[in-house]
Amino acid sequence: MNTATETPKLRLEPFKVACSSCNLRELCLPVGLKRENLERLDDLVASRRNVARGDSLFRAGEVFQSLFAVRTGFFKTCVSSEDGRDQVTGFQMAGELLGLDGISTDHHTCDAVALEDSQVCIIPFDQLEGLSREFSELQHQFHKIMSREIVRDHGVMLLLGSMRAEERLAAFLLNLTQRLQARGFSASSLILRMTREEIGSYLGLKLETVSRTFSKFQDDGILDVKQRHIRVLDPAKLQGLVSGIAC
Amino acid sequence: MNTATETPKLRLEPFKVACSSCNLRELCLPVGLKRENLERLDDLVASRRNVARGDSLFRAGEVFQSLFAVRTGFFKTCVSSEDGRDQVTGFQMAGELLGLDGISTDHHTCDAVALEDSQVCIIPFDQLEGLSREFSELQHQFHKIMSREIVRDHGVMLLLGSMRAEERLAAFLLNLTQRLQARGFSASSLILRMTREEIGSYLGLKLETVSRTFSKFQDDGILDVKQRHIRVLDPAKLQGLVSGIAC
DNA sequence: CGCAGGGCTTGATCTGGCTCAATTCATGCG
DNA sequence: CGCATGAATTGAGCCAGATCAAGCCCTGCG
Repeated sequence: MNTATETPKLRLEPFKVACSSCNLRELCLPVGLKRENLERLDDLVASRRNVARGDSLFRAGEVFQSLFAVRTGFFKTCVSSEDGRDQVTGFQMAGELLGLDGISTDHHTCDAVALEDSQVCIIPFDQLEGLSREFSELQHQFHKIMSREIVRDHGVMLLLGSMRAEERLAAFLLNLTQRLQARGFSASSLILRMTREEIGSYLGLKLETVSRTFSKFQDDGILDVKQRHIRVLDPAKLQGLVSGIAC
Repeated sequence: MNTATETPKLRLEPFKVACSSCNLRELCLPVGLKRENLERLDDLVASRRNVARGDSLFRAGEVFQSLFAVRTGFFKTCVSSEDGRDQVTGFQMAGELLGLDGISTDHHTCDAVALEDSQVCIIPFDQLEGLSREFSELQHQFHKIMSREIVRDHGVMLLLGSMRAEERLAAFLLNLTQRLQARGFSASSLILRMTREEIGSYLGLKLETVSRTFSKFQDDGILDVKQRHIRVLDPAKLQGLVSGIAC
């Protein structure tokens, strides 16, 4: 082995997985943290966990101890009613936090299931509270993240309470593409990680309605749909549907 | 004036409005605070604001500076979509916090409107963050309150996404009576502070459907309905509807 | 007191999305 | 490779809740 091959190996070592060197740090918990404080966060977020597609990260009823930040992969969260109906409450991608619901009762209140092989960072919650008592930037960022979840939920209520099927699907697709774009992916081409049924559950629709609405968008030249491969051909029309233009 | 009449007056003075002497403290922000820390919170929550029925406490778009705790009265919060549809996202009663949505962007994202003459305590948010860096109990209680709001929102999503009209109204009434009971009111008799239209908006139904469903519950012997005066005659049947028994 | 107006109820009709059902498509596995 | 299986599409018919419409009931105000 010569030095030429060793050099890149050495260069990679400081790039171990840590908040301070994570490419998601501008989307995740560390936003706004100063360099030295970031390193304190590195110590806290020391371990990771792999979750295979279909497995759950946590389930409703389990004791809550840690939050989780999605590093790679894709999750859904769902709540169930007493009689077994369940409702997808969200889809989470890289940089987003899972488990906030568990703080209220020290127990998780929903299931988090990986929709593809995924990896999460484990954030022990009592330590996060401790550190956020030291750094107001961390404290404030955490509060912003919780508040953002509340605002998002209110948006979903608006969708579920007052939009029609086409508007719901349009809003869903726009939201997905915007979040993917913020992560450096194309805003026009995406692969859905969830089934029609999961989309339907999230949007308060049956899977057949979701499928029919995809077909209609294809007929109208708004989308190109090939199973889970979606290409957005006319984002303006999608936006128009959400804004109630051309009702 | 004799001393006999003055005594009760003097006795009342230490009962000025303060968290430490507020009868809502076991439902509100001060839960779990030690005596001496409670007094620090008193200094922070120093001012109050009256809001007349129909007036708004804040509106979407306004700069966020403070949270508000309902002392007396009743509020609704609602979000609006670009095209003017709006959605009631919640009803707040004594001891509940308003304004959590504003943290995420430093601007309120919904309107809070008083449904009866009300009074709120003003909680300057930067000071709350400061004090919760000193007292972990306050910090943790605040986190619980935010998390509880997220859990509540998920419950509303479940309701909007998968329940039928009767189940929605039953769930709504049970939730209201439980919260009223926690505040020392009757669990069986209540006066609605909101219109059928506001209930409908919250539940994703039209006002006519809400009215018809009230009538049906009355016919079924579940409720006694006289305009806004509601008497719950058969709470078990209400609970059964929510749990999907007797579908 | 009478009357105006917002809130509520009830009836008749319509329709968007659900249900039930039949194929087709993609994928993984023996 | 062929087959099993879960996912997606598409069609036909139906129904819960929306819409449109009429009338009633409170409350407050001149």
